[in-house]
Amino acid sequence: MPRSTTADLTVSGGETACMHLDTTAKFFRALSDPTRLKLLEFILAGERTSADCVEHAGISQPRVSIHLSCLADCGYVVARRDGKKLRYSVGDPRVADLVMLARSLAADNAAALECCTRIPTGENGGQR
Amino acid sequence: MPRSTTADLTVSGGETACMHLDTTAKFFRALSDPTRLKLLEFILAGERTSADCVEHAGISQPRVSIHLSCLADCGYVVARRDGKKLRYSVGDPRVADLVMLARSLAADNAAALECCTRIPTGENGGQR
DNA sequence: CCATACTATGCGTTTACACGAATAGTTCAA
DNA sequence: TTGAACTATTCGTGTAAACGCATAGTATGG
Repeated sequence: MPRSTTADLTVSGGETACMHLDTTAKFFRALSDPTRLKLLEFILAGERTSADCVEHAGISQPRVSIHLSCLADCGYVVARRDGKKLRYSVGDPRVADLVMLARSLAADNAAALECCTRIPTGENGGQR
Repeated sequence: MPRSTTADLTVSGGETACMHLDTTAKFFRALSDPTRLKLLEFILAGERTSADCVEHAGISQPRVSIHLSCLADCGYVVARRDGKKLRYSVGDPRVADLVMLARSLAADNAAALECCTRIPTGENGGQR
């Protein structure tokens, strides 16, 4: 089943397509949490230590650790050891592109997005 | 309001930043579900009716209706009435850019992504 | 090699949201 | 206007995951 157009957006490979779907969805999921997005944008602006991130995010260190690990696993950031500390930065320039693209799109649909209570609330996943 | 270049990634506007964060996170959240992503990619390949989407997604019509409404609210797709049917298509070309960018990034980190069981599972949010 | 940052992992709790099933509302043809 | 097709809403259920707190693990410096 060939479904193409729009510049090879279709994987055209049954199995591969499904894998790709889950992977990409997971990739997006990492940015669907305000806390992680906040951290990523923070790091995008310059290399940061974990302590910087904890202070910036305003949540507990263990939680930040998990978020950063997640961002690193997903390839959004890379960790570098500097003495006792870990310093995080964004390696791939496409990450900045992605975030900016999403920002501009989200901004243009801010009104509708706010009203979309249908499924994703966007609020803190759990708690408080 | 043109928000561009990596340099301007810092909003530096307290309140505005927070709003932007939640909005953008919500925007990403819409694509963090495999079903919605599948539908979006399906529609990206060409205009589709709701019935097409129901068949393609393999879930109930009510569920698809909600997903499509969500995608529409978030500005990913637009609905057009054609007789009794609604036809969905992607209006903004940036959507295709976003999806492709995410795909290439996700593909390059597929291995690590698969292993990232830390936070987002990416699996069906609930139920099976 | 030990003490001390710094970082990561459990555990329990709480909330978001994806699902199916049932049902209610719309829109068009006759 | 009535009926048929299409689309949207409501309800209940169950799992994912975000949080704080407590604690375990590591890497570095003395």
